[in-house]
Amino acid sequence: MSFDPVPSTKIFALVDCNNFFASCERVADPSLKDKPVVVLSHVGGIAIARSNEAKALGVKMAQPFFQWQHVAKRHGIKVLTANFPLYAELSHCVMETLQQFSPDQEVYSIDESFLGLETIAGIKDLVGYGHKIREAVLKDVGLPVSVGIARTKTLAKLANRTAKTAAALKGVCSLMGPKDVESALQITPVGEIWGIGRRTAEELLKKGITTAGDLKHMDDRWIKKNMSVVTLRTVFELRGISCLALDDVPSVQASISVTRTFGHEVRDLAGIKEAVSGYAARAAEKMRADGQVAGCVNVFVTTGPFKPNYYGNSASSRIDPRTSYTPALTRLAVKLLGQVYQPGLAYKRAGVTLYDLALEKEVPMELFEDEGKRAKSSKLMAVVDQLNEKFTDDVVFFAGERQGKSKIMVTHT
DNA sequence: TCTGGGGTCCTAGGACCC
DNA sequence: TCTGGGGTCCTAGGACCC
Repeated sequence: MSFDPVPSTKIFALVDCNNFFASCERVADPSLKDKPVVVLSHVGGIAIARSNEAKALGVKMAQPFFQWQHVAKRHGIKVLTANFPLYAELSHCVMETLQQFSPDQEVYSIDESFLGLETIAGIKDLVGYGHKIREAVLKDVGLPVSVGIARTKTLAKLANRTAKTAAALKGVCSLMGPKDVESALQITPVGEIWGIGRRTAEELLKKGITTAGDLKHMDDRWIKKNMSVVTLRTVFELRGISCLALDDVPSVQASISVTRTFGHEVRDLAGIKEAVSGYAARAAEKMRADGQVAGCVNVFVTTGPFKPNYYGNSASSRIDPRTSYTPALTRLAVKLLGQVYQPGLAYKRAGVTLYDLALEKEVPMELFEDEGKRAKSSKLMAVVDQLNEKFTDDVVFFAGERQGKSKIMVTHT
């Protein structure tokens, strides 16, 4: 690892929307206010967001609907299925508001953003600044957020968690002073630290390390030898030494995936082919929206992971030159499917990942590539994407992508 | 009967080259 | 021919994140 082993002079604020998807639903439908709300991944799927009222009723994150539907019925929980376009739109609004509070912003996920505050002159009261951020987002977008402020990203995460759990703080927590940091670390279970997952937490607990405070005081060499450099980096962050910089110029995404769990088991190759070519088409569409082209395609299939005789396999292939042309990508995806499909199994899940991405405008023309052909492909794809956006019902798809249900079919040779 | 859907980063091992 | 150390690239798989 290479970084300055000196105390950080940076100031990170982590702004995180509370119960984001559930709160978005309340913005869309104000009658949901003060009622228990749960958002499901899909009809009959698992809980992916819960309002505080729903949490209090015992609905757990990622819990399948069938396990708590009796609770929902008895207490009148409003159960909705995810509306991702709505969440993306509101996320964009939140990020725009946050921009006004710092020129240094890293959009970390759909509902979270880090802000760099050390370059802003004249903030005397960081907690007061945090409250201004909260009020602005609530006023502009109607979403409640929590703000955590500290010297490293990992500590800002911890501060944010504290802001959410300690009601007296009213949604803003600053962990700038060493004493505040130390007492927060001592009451934080090791598995709650950002970057320490289930596996690492289990290992640490076996060794008697139960709190963030315990972990902070472990010997560096011991951590590197027994855990990993990733854990060591987290420990430095807990000590106030910043190892994770603000990433305010996001690079090109490394990969784009479309994967789905089937509503029911699928056994025949034709059924999976249809699904896989559809996923490849959606992935290609997402990629074109970012102006990117892919150099590699991966296809995977699995049977139900909760059933005996689990089977999962994947195959990848290069595609040269890189492209975002749907027919080429679906054709390759279907070919790869042939390599991993085994007859007679009950498949539950499949997916397509496009990676080795690059910006289309930066990809050099191949020596013998037909420039006219490339321009023609791009133009066709642009028309397809426009039509799909306009009608949103995926009216345009390619032969093979969906069999027998075509409205408008584009074939190619 | 009923269990998201995306992403990133790190490591280990093999192939290949000098 | 034998011997060997390193570097790089690629891939698969694990762990973690939201």
